[in-house]
Amino acid sequence: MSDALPGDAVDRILEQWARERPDLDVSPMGVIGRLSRCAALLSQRLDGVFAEYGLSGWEFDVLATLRRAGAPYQLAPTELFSSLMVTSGTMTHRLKVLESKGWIVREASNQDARSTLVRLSGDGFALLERALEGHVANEHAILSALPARSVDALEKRLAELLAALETPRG
Amino acid sequence: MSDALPGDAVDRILEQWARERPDLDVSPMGVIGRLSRCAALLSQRLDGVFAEYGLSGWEFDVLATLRRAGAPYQLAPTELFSSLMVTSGTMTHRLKVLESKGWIVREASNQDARSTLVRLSGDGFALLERALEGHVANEHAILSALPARSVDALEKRLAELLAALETPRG
DNA sequence: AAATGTTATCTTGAATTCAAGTTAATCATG
DNA sequence: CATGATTAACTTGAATTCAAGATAACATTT
Repeated sequence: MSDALPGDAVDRILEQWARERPDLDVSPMGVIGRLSRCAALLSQRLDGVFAEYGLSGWEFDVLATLRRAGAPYQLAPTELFSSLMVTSGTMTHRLKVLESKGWIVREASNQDARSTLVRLSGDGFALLERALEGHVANEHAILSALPARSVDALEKRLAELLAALETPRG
Repeated sequence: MSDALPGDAVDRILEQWARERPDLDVSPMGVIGRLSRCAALLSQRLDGVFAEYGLSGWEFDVLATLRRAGAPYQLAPTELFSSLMVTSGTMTHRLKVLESKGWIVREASNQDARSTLVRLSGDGFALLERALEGHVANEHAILSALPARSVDALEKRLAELLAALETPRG
């Protein structure tokens, strides 16, 4: 009886629905609401550290995708927007900004004249390496609020859900 | 040896980091990456059903917040943008759109002349009631891909994480 | 090789959001 | 009640994103 009263923002939403629509089983809103809310709050926390390095979240994401691809840290725009789950138009804009900041360079592909490959510049690489350390430390700090066993269990369940969501149909 | 090869998008990211930066413990990226990705995919699935009712995700969110507040389905803009985690400027814009569509009406507050209360119109109420049923059915369908026990476990872990994230500091 | 279809990227215009600043009303304190 | 601080809502301008369409290069088939 020590967890009945306080609750979080999602508990209050569920209570409201129980009062207003007791005929509906809104229990899925509990999981899905908490998941969305966690994602929103997490993204705020991560952005805070990215900003310390003069980066926005999406800037870090693009640079990190190039970095982890391995030398020569080079990918085609299509590979980038596919893994980052954004449209081609969004990627065009992102690359323009990153290029103007000197963190990426572009060069024509030998394989395909339609494609201009994107490569991390020296500055971009160095900046990402620094930001990456801060980012990983931040993620460790955030998760340290939970017992390691809970984090493991959370990841297992999320992997199940992600597999279901990545499967066509459902 | 049946789960080593396939993996999901996040597994591939973790493998890349392990190859490129074996010195870093990037395990938090597993949980946090999957969480973000689940949230993005979930939001796409939910939007698909909202669209069947001519609604966008944020439109449903605002109408639902008013609906579950209970009769007379009326809240101040400040209450709305606080629970929906958006800025006041965003809410001004949202309310203008919803008003132009006839789903909300506005009236001056008796209590506070600065505040113009927002109330669901008859149309807005009826639309939300219909969309709500489709939305809840959709959420049930999505989660039915997982054993009930997994969903329960997932929610428990997410509640822990959410509590940590809602706590000031960390 | 010519025709057809596909792919990679970019362009355009609109939608959504936020940060910062504005205005007006309310509250608190002397 | 006067002053200053706070609050509620809105305005403005910029950033980010997407959908839809355009363009050019590639692939396949005849």
